[in-house]
Amino acid sequence: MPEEPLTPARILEATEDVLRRFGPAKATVVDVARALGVTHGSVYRHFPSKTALREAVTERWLDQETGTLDAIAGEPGPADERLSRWLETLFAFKRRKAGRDPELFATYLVLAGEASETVERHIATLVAQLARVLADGRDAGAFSLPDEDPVVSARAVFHASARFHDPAYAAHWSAPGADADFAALRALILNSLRPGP
Amino acid sequence: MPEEPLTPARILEATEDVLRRFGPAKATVVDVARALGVTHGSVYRHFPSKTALREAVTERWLDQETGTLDAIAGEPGPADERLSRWLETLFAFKRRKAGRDPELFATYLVLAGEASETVERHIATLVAQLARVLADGRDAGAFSLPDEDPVVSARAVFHASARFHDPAYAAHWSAPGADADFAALRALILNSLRPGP
DNA sequence: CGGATAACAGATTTCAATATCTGTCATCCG
DNA sequence: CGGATGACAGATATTGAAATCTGTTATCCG
Repeated sequence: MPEEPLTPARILEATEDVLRRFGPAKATVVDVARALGVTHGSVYRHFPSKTALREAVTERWLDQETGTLDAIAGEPGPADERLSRWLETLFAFKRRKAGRDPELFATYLVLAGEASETVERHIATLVAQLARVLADGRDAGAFSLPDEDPVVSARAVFHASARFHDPAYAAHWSAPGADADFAALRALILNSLRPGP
Repeated sequence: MPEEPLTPARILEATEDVLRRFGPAKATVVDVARALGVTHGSVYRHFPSKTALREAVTERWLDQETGTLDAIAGEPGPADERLSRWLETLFAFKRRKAGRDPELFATYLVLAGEASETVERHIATLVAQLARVLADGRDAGAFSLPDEDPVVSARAVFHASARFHDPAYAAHWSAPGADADFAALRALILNSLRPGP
């Protein structure tokens, strides 16, 4: 049989499988190697450490969101609608991930907790997308920002909406009033940015 | 010697001590009884279970805040100033608790995680205080709320400010930009409530 | 008789021996 | 030689027996 060459991509795939099956506490590099039919030494040829391997998987998972959200941030059209859609989409994404397979979500929650730097980069990406929408809106007269730097307002918006994207709150996302709470918060944010008298 | 009678108050005091010394994982009812010079059976005469004992301690700890905050919510003066002060005070309280004795804070964080009902009651109290300030402000023309029910807006404000009172974010409170982030978020909230054109 | 106790069963935790894992490296193979 | 291997040391995790804890109750004491 023509053996597939061992590549980082294949290793990542196998790592995801192993994590899904065994969970973050029991998934080992030896398991990953076993799933690939090689010894764990071979895995270490492509990833310098178990930590690096897990970080790569985490990054991949986080990057699922950024593409769609970046597209929304870059669309033409009124900035307030874009912001609204962006917030809704982020919430929908997270809620779907958490609801579909809670165990896998919990697994990635643990991974994210271990990879603070990766998470920080991801957050910086999202804040940059927000800042872009806010700056667009300001330039078009749709928003009035209290600060010169749109990143300051973007951070405030990101923090204000944390309850509906931070995985720490995942348990609340399926509660009865969650949609109403989200709508109220989105209204609060959008209302804040609307230009005053 | 005139032995003090065994009261719930004395037991709570001893429980706090034991929790402070041993942490949430190792503090036992037997330890509490030992600290009081009685057997653990006597403790069970005043509290039906270890869980109930811990909940009582948790409630006590959470109630430290509510008094001061309720006073601020009830003060005379402009509602926007009251809201601003309320948010600042809540943040200051939490940050102080977390900064002074991180280990004890971590202990109470675990306790709070175990006592979801107690925490929900506490949150309901805080939201009610917020709703009061918001309703006052609306009646005085200082705020315009998007919803008839001030509790809806109060929840939104509470959720928006979660980053600066939810213990899950305690690690961020001592970071360099924390004060600036708080100021931006407070501005976002207050700006949102200001009546429009 | 109200309140504390000591003894107890079942659940939970501790601890130390044992096994597994991580990361490295000298060696082997095509 | 580039890439996989198996053996290895030190770190981490598992396991099961022993100890401790939780919650109950029959008994004791003032």
